Amino acid sequence: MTELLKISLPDGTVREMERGSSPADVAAAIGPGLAKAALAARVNGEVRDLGRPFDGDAELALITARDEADALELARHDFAHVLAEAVQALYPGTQITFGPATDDGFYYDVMAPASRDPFSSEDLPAIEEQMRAIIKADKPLRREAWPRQKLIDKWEADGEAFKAEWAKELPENEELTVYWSGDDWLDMCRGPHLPSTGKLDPQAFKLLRVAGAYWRGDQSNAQLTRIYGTGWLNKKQLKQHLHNLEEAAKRDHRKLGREMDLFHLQEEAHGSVFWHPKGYRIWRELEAYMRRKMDKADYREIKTPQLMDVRQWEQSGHWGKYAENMFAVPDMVPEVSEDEGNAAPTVAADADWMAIKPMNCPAHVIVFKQGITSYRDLPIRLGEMGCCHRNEPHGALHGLMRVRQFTQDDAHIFCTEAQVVEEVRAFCELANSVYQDFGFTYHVKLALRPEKRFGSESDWDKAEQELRDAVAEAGMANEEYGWEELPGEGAFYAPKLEWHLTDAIGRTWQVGTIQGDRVLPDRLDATYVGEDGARHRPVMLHRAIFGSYERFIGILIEHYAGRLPVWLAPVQAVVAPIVSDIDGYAQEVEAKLKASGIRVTSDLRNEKINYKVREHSLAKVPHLLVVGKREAEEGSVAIRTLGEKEQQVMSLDDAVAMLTLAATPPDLRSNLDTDAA
RNA sequence: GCCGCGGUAGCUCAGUGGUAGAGCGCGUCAUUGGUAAUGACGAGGCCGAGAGUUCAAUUCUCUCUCGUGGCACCA
Repeated sequence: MTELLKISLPDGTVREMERGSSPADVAAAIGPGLAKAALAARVNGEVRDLGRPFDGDAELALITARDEADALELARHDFAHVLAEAVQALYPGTQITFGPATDDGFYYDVMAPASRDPFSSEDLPAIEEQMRAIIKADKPLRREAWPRQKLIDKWEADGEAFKAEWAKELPENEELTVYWSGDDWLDMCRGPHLPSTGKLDPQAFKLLRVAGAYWRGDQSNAQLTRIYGTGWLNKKQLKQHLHNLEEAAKRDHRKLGREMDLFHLQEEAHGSVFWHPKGYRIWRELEAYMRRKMDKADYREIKTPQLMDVRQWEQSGHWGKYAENMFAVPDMVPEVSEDEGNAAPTVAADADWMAIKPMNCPAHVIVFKQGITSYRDLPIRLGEMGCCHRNEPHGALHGLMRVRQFTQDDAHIFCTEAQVVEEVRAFCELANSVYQDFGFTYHVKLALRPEKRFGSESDWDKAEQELRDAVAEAGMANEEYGWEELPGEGAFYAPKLEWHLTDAIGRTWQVGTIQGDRVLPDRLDATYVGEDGARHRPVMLHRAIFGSYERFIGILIEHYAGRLPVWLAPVQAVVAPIVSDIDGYAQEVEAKLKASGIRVTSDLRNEKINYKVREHSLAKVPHLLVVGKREAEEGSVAIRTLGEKEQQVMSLDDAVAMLTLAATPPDLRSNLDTDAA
């Protein structure tokens, strides 16, 4: 007589099942509805195939479409397999590699057969159709354990060089799992999978694009074709996602930057921004805001040279590591060719080289080193709106988000070891207050020592622990703040805390950082005199909150979809007279608002009010002040606020007061409130 | 830097082996109209750069360049 297995269910009941039975049998025993709805199973916490027999007594939770996160992950993984199967069915000789689920779908990396060109987006409709056929065929997905060698032999026999390479590197003597799709196709995979392809909704996925991707993510390897798709549980979810993509495209900062006349980019200075008056107004407001914040937090602002001798960068270690991404300039008068038409200058062989700064740190150390610093002077916080240049790989450039010239809201805090935790904690609060002012939520992450690094292990131990402690003291080392440690992600000289903002449509952006550096003070020989009269090394904290003005403005444009808060809006109000008889009054209104510091213009053009309303609404001007005969007689204005349906008619004085309040930057607002109280 | 796709009027884009088109925008004129496009007329292009094929290239080929979707990189 065989012993029965005890299977505990989430509701507390225990079912006895025969040995060899699987979650699918439990589902069937409970009822046909559940048997049909079940997609996979959580067995002792691990997601497994529905049909995989229990190993012994177990806690079981059946996964259905209502367990959305698990179900999506499974479906996307299966979509990836179906994609690979479809591609091989259509184009025999295609090599498959691997294809995981992503945040919104899946991809699979494949190598097209030598007989044809790499896949292009034109191939996608045919592949989609083939995928639907596979889903419709409802092929069972069956798990099987194979000896490693058998699998290697199979891949080699099939000409699957990538799969064979991969299998060879998996641990020897270990059984590998494969998944059959029906009886005619299989892929090596850890699983788990849905019971059959028919569990996928053929209307819930869409192939989006193809792209190049390196085998195993390494630039020196073969380049594969990555086919991207988005995959969901049902058609409604897919539609919603495609809609969200469209909405995201509408708020693209490059598009809005042009439409709102904020900035432009052009070939002659690729990767550097031409700021137009309206865009630079945003910059100036942000800069003024950040200066107030930093002044208040006892930072002292400095300005350091754009060009420094290359030897300085050799000493800091940057030249050795990043020379190819730095701009170097010969320190000489260029020899101009006799030929007037040919302006190419020649560089003398013995020219000294200067480099344009890619970062501000070494210059800040140089400022710190002037004179003799006592421990009594620490901490010293040196801030700079530092304009830096980095020669980024061309493929990396992207609008304002990744540029070759950028300005950081940079600062370096020089302090004693004993002061580090408190300084970092205070920074956490400062960063928090800034991000809140822009309506961002954020996650804090700690990037730990990378493989290639300078400095001793004990220093790294200390530096990492200090950052941990500081975040804990700030009360942010918890789930609410998405606290997480990222092994290997730190900079070569220091671990870093990273602030990842979540914007209005849920995307995340890494902006802020603080890094506890003991390497650079050492390399550049920074010291202070301690209580004991001896020289000591300060710890140097590198920190930024916006990151760079360019990128932060790009993020703000997308976050607000161009509808910037009044204090940042380049034009805060437009006065629009209805008939030209009222132009005089309109100008009076404009003058009064201007006198109160409001950024306002009058639109006196010979156009209908409808036209003006439309135009300024599209230009995302927060307040439109319409004035006609009525308003001119009453000394009032009709205010139309962007995004609101109803207009408000109020006296000119009230309008000035209202707009002045609306235009007050968030950090100055609390003062107003206190004054009023 | 690598793979794919692009570059035509200020913007969005159509088109062609015989040197070009639309809409919006811009200018002029008429119109003075109460909350998302008043009408008419007009100006505006070395069709990204260079080379090749051709009687002829914006169109076909190659190289370069910039942009773009990814990859890799991001001090």
